[in-house]
Amino acid sequence: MTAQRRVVAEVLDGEHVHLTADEVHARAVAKLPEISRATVYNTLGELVSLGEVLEVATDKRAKRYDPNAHRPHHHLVCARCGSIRDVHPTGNPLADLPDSERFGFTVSDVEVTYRGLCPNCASA
Amino acid sequence: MTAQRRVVAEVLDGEHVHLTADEVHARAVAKLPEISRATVYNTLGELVSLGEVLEVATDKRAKRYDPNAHRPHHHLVCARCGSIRDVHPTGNPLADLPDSERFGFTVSDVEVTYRGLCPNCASA
DNA sequence: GATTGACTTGTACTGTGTCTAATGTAGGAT
DNA sequence: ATCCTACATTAGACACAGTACAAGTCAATC
Repeated sequence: MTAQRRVVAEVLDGEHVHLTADEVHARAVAKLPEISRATVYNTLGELVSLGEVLEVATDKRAKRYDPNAHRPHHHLVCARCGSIRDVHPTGNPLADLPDSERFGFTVSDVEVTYRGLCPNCASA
Repeated sequence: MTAQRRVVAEVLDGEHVHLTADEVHARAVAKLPEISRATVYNTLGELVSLGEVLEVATDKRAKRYDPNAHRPHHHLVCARCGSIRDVHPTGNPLADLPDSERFGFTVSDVEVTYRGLCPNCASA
């Protein structure tokens, strides 16, 4: 555990969820000016393999990192401004995929992304 | 309707679904050597706004384009080799998102991506 | 004090997608 | 038929996210 990794972990533990790697880097620099982009990427990659953080690809410009890795959840994304909320739908989409639709795959995971307009963008 | 756009449409109507933009460009060049990358991107963008083609972001390296836009469906992706199948799960995930989990959003769409191993990669 | 090894850094590089300025082209107006 | 105008296309430069890698730093150990 080095100063750099601690800073990255602190940034993710903050109130801002769903940051991009560069946003994490920007906030990390505020706390530790000499930290490099490469280290942030490396550390994020390690946190992801450790299962501490989830990669989210709701938007195709940049991966986002979600520290809320321990409670399974899905995402609700505003199509206009890109804001993201964690949601917990009922039901189990895995059960909705019959064997005849699995084509021999070993299905282990499912991601659900709801899209729509957030209250702000809907009223504008 | 120009020659360039016709070629892009032909490529997408071929048997190869889920091509990336650069794959579309490569196949289009085979039919019309002077077609440029920018035109392929422009044309794909127009087809997407017309609703003729879907953008799929299963893999975060490149968008893929799915000409099967008229029958709603979701995707099953191999975590190892990246191959993609269209699937048609039962159930309606939109109904699984209670109002209390919508945070005032106007939810209009849902994407479901199943992940697992295809038969080839599972046996390897 | 020297060695080791993990961590970090800076930088160059790749891949994907977008933008722009210049050129080409089609169709209508004259 | 020629000109005009609007739009499509092109090539290439650019922007952005992410990766690779060689070299530097630092702490722990011998």
